[in-house]
Formats: sequence, C-alpha cells, structure tokens
Amino acid sequence: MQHKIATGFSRTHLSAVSSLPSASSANPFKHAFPLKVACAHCNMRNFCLPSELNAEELQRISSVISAQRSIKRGETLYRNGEKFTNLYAIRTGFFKIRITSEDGREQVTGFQMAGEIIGMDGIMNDHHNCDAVALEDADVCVLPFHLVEKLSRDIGTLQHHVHKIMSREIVREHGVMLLLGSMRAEERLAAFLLNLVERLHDRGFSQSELNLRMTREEIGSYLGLKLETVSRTFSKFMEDGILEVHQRHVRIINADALALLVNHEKCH
Amino acid sequence: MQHKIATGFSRTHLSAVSSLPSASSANPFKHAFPLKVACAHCNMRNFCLPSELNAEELQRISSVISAQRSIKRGETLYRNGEKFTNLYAIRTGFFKIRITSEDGREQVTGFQMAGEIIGMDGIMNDHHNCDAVALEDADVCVLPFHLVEKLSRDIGTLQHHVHKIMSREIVREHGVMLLLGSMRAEERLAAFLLNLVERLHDRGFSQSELNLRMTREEIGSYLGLKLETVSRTFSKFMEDGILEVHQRHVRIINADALALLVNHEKCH
DNA sequence: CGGGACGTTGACGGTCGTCAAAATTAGTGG
DNA sequence: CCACTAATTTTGACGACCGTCAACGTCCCG
Repeated sequence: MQHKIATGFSRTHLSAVSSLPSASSANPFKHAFPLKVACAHCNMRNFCLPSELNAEELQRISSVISAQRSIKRGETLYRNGEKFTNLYAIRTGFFKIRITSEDGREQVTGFQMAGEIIGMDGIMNDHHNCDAVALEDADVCVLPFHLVEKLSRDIGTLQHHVHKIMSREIVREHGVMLLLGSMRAEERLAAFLLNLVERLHDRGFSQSELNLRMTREEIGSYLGLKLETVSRTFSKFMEDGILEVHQRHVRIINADALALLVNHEKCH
Repeated sequence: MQHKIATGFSRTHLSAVSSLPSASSANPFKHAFPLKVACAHCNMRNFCLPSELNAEELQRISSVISAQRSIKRGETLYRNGEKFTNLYAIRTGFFKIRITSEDGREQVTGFQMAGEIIGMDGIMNDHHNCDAVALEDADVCVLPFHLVEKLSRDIGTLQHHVHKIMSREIVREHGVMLLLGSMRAEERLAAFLLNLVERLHDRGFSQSELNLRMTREEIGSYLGLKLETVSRTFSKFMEDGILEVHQRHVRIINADALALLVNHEKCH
C-alpha cells in the first residue's frame, strides 16, 4: 500500500487525505457566511469534532465558525499580547507555537498540524501568551470562543469535547516535560520523530517517511537542544542505519530502533 | 508586617490564611451532605471559584461537591490508569503530580497547593495519566466531573471559570517547558523558588521565607536536574549570599539576584 | 541509640553547548 | 535562466555544565 508523503505544501497535504473540494471552492454557505465551510463536509471533521453529533448539531456548530483565514508561511496567526477572542481549527498547513520570555529566550512548545485546535492559551486572561507561526501556507477555521461557550451550554457532547481537547493538550505537555526533563539527545529526537510520524499517519500519510517543515533550530528549540546537536544526532541515526536523511526529507528505516531508544531505560 | 512561614503542616497552613472554622467543625450542611463544606464559607473560595457568583449560584456549586477526602502524607489521591471521575480542589496540603513512562522514567510535572484544582489530565480519555501524591497530609474537595459539566451548562460564569483553570494549566506548563528547554541549573532553581514563594505569598505567607515540602530529588525531577545538582546549587546560592538554607527551610536574602538570574540573558 | 531517609560535598567523565568554517540549499533580482 | 546573497545545514575542535559514583554528615523516628 502506498501512502503519500507529507510534503511542505498544504495543497498536496490535503489531497493526500481527501479529494473533497477545498475551502475556497464551491461552498453552499458561501453567501450566508462568507468564507465558511460546512463542518459536515470537512475532511478534518473527525479530528476537530466528536463523532456522536447529529445533523442538526453539526449544522449549529458549523454556524459558529465565523470565517476561514489564510496564513502565509512565516506569518503569525496570533501573537503574544494580542487580545484573545478565537480558537482556531487548522484545516491545512503546519504551525509552530512558541513562547518568548522577556529576556529573549525562545521556546517552541509545539508543532500543530491539520485537525488540531490552537489558541487555548488565551482563555486564561483574555490575551494570548504565545505566538502561532505558520511553517507553511495554512488555512484555519476561526471559532469565536464566546460562541463556542454558548453552544457548549446547549450541546453536552460539544462541551465535553472542548474539555477533552484542553485535557489532551495538558497531557501532551506532560509528555514534553518528561522528554525535556529526563531524556538524552538521541532519545528526544527519536521521540519527536515517532510522535510526528504517528500524527501524520493518523491523517493518511506514510508511517515511515516524512518531510520536516521546520528547521533544525526549531526542532532544537522544541527539544531543548542546540541546532548543531540536532544535526549531529540526525547524522548519527544515518550512520546507525536508523534513518535516511536528505535535508528535510526523512525516511525511517528502523522504527523499532527508534522506539527502543525512547522506551528503553538508559543502559546501566 | 509579619507573615507566617509556610510549614509542613496543613493545620498551620490553614490558620495562616484564615481563622474560619475548618472543614471538620460546625458545618450547616453536615447532615444533608456528610463531610461537605459550604463553598461560601471556605477560605480557599477565591482561589477555586470565580468572584462574580451570587448566593444561589454559590449554593448550587456547593452542592456539587460530593465529599471531602483526607490524604495522608505519602499517599496518592489518584494514580495513573485509574478511572477518572472527579476533579479535586485542594483545601489544605501539598501535592506533587508525576508521570511515569513505561521504562520507569519519572517526571514531576508540578507541585500543587491549597486553592488549586487537580485531576484535569483524566478528562481526555476517562483515565488518569499521572499520579497525585500528597507531600503532606491534605484535604481535598471531591468534584464529580459530570456534575461540574452539568452545572457549567447552567452557570456561564462557572463554565468560563473551568475553561480558565484548564487554560491556566496549559500556560503554566508552557512556562515549565521554557525552563526545561532553555535554562541552566541556577536559573531553573531561581525560577522555581520565585514561583513557589509567589504562590505562597498569594495565600498569605511570607515573600521571603518558606519551608520546602519536597526532597531535593523531587525538586530535581521537576527541574530536569539530578538531586546533587540541586543541592550544589542551593549551596552556591548560600555562598553568594542569595539564600539562607537549612534543610528544607529557605530564606530569600536577595530576591533581586534570583529574579536577575531568571530574566537576564546569559551573559555573553 | 541505631537504622534509614535525606542532604552535602568531592572527584571525574560524558554529553552537549560554543565557536568556527565550509558545504549545500533557498530565495531574489537581473 | 542564471548569478548572487542569505539562510540553513553539516562537521570539527574544544570546553563547560551537569551527571555519575562514592563517601560522609545530618536529621528523624522508633
């Protein structure tokens, strides 16, 4: 069986998952709600929304989406300090989420892809606490949070789903803390690659091949390593026959070896 | 002005914040809801609940609390793998939250004190993903989550508050990731102490003095350091005249120096 | 008083950061 | 389409920071 390989281009990315018309093409709700897309026909529906919704509920949730927004590579969807009003559901594209401390330290806290919800950091104090930067051209659904809350009061399934999404983010970050707090460079990179390839696989991409959308420096920031260490670790994995790496294209030759690195207690 | 110093004992801890009757004493709802405490009279109310509630809403929220639970030092409130049904509001005491990977790696993801809500990790898949271990005898309010969700659908203020609490946890973890990913040992310990003392200060304790409730090893796990490094860094801070440390008692002599460590770019 | 948990300190080594240079690629404008 | 510059990546040499191992000291509690 042939899987598409995640490329750097959202169009290709989408087409690998589905052949449904894209957001900008024929849209029955276009006139009533400019730029909007019906959730019922969205190929990312199973990632953003619970499965137990009936048609009417789906329609009501659809009506919450105020607009779609396109973000070009390198641009930000939101920035630290900006007023928080919306969550965003990524339809296509790839983001890095980063925080910056007053002294200029920078930390990538996550890489988010299609089907994932971002912006929840802003709920706490009505202002965003981090930046969301597009690493490739992206489209997002804009979800005004007060409408999400309003509808959640009517639809229990949606309410619980919102809670689940936030809980999932908390648990994800626990995992990153484990990585940053207790793993060595090779283990971190292995965990990173396995996580990335798993999420891509969920979206119909290959389990063994991927195109990184971020630089070595961004990977390093996420993993608490310097870019040189990331590069060296990639080279080491090539020598060991675990990976084939050509720039940002990575092919996983020996997934078991990667998994062993992550799961096996340091040998001593 | 004299602040109490956070001790290792919950009773003292409480009494420093308020002289209201404790949970186990006179309680008007005792017969209808055994072990329950009226939120309206709880000294942690301003930490757990939004301020804009009227008396009736307070009463309804109070009725959600199914029980109080006491946890002895060293015991767990919940464990990885257990079915999730409740959130917990800490009334007194001090917890560490830790995750354990399959290979036995352990990571403390947070230290939580009175007024804070824990257990949100379990919402994601109806099972807890981490352990909550009491570092001193503790009392918690048990909040059945399905009731919290039910009441949230009626009381918008409560709904938003729940979202805020989860968002705050996400943002807190972002900060820990920054710490683990980009700070050196001295900076990590400085950030840890300042954070701890700030939260204690919010609860009426001293800004400059505290009793640690955790071992050097637990601090190290949280900060991504080995216990020897934590110990050495404490000693270094003493030599530098920044701290006075006697076992778990810490007095901050030079808070500015600590803040500089955290905020100032590595000198180069 | 004695045992165990916890904390401190020293010596040493490994992992990863730092600095530097070169190679490769991407982006831009002619 | 090519030339040129900027950005990214790779690789090496070196050193700092922190982990490891070990010994000793301290506190607590029965």
